[in-house]
Amino acid sequence: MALDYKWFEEMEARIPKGEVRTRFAPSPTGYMHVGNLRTALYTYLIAKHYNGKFILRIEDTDQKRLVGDAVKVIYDTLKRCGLKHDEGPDIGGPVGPYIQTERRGFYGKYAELLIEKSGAYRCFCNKADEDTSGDDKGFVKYDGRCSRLSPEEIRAKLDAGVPYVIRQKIPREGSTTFSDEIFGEITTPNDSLDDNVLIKSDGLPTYNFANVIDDHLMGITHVVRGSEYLSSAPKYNLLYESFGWDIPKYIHCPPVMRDAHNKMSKRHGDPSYEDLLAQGYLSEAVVNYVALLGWSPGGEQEIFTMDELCGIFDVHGISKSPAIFDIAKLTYFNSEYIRAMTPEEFAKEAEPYIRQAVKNPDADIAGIASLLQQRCEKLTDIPEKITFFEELPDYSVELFTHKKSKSNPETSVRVLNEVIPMFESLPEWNDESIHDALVNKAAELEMKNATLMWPVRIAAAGMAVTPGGAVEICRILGREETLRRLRIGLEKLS
RNA sequence: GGCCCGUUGGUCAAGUGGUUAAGACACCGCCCUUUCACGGCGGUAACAUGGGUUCGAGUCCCGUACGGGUCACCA
Repeated sequence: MALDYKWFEEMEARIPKGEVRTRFAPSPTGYMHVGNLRTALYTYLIAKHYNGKFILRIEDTDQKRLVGDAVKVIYDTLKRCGLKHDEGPDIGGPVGPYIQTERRGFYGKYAELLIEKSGAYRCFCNKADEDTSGDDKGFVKYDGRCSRLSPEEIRAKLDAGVPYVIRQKIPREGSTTFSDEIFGEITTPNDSLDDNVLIKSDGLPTYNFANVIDDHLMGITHVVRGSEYLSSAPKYNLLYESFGWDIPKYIHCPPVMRDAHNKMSKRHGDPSYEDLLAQGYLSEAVVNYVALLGWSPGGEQEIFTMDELCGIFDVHGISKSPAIFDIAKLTYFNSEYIRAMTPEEFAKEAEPYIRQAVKNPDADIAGIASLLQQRCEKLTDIPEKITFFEELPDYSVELFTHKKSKSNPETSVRVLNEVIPMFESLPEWNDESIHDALVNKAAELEMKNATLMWPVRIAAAGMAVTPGGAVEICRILGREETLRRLRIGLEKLS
C-alpha cells in the first residue's frame, strides 16, 4: 500500500504551465444539446481569447451505448461549429489519455494520496448503517463515523476483506469560500456539505472525484460548466486544497431554458444542434445566436465571426440568470446570414432545397436562388415558395382582383390580350427585355405599372404571393411556358 | 426542509449612485415598391415587492415574494 511518489511526480511533470487551458468534457450521447454547444463555445472562446489550448475530453464512464459513433458526432459537431480542439482522443496531446475510461487507473492512486494527506478516509459502512444519521426531514447525511476509526481497526477491516469506499473528509466546522468568475464569492457552511464518496466500492471514481483529478492533471486553468455544479463547487475546492493544488478559475454558466421553468431538453422535443441544421438553420447562425444567449459583448453589434468572438469574449459578460431560447431571434440571425452570403454561396446551399420542388433538370437554379435569397429566413422555407415553377396551381380568378394595384378582371383581360402577342414576338427573352416591354406597354395603355404587372404575375404563377415579380417569373418559366400560362389565365377570365 | 443562486418590456439584453432606463428580436403602423420580401421611418412595452442608507437608488443594505439549482457508491 506504499505510495509511488515517483509516479505522482511524473504525472505532475506532464502538466503544461503558463498557458490558459480549458476543456470541453461531454459524455457521448449522439447529439449536441444547445446548452452543451454554448458551454463548448464559451470554453473554446476563453481559451482562444488568451491564445490558450482548448481540450476535448470524453466522459464515457459507465456508458452502455455505442460510444464509437457518438464520439464521432462530437468530433463532427465541433468541427462544423468551428470549435477546433488542440488536444483530444483523436489527436493526442501531452496529458492523455483523453478518454475517461482509459484513465481509470489514475483515480485510485490519487485517492490513496488524499487519504495520506488527511483529505479522505476509507468507509466500511454498508448502506443500512449510513441511513441512521438522517435528520428528521428525511435528508440523510453520512455521519463520518469511519473517519474516526483507529489505524488498528482499519487494518483489521482490510485484512478481513470488508468492502469499502473512499470518502472525502469535509471539515466539520467553519465554512468554505470559493470564487466564481460569474457569481463572485460564494460561502457555504461546511456542515451543509456531506462526506461524499470519491471512490466507489467497485474501485471506480465518482464524477466528482474524476473531474477534479482530470482537470488538475490536464492543467485546466478555467473550469467551465453548468451552474448545476455550483453547489458542489465548495467540495471540489476543498479537494484542491487538500491536495495542495492550484485552484482553477470557475465559470458556472446558467442554463439555456425552453421557457421560464424548464431547461431545454430533447425529451420535451426541443431541438438539438443537429435538429436545427435539419430545420434549415445555418451552423454559423446557430453558433452566433447561441453565443449571445446569456452573454453580452456590451456593444450593439450582434453579428460576429468566430475570430471576432475570440477577440472580444469576456466571461464577465455572462449573465447570472437563465436565458430562454428564442427560435424567432435565431431565425432572424439565420436570415441575416443568408442575406450576407454571396449569390453563389447561397445558390449552392439552396440548390438541394430548390430541387425538392423543381424537378425540371433544365431549370435555372441560380435564377431561382437569386429570387429566394432576400426572401427566406431558413433553407426549409424554400420548396413551398417555388412549387409553382414546376406546376401551375389551380387558382381562382379572384386573384386577378387586387385593390392596391388597381387590378380587376376587366383590366386583366385587357392586359393579357395585349401582352400575349407582345411576348410571342419579343426578340429577346431576358429580364431586361421583358421588363422594358411590359413597362412600355403600361405606358402605352396608360395604366400604372402595378396594374399591368399584377395579372401577368398572377397568370404566370397562379399564386397571390410569389418570390420575385412578373418579370423574373416569366423569364425563369421561359417564353413557351409563360405564354401557355397566360393563355390559361385568359381562359379563366372569359 | 437545509444550503446556494437568481429576478430590467413577450424574448435576448445595456446599465457598476445622478440617463428622457440603450439596442436587438417579436408585434403594430407608415413609406418605398411589380405581389411578397428586403430596406427606411415611427410606435406599444420593463427595473418582482416592502423597508432602509443617501441630497439622489434599477444600481448599496435588510426583509418578503416568486423562480432555479443542490442535498446519490448519477453524471
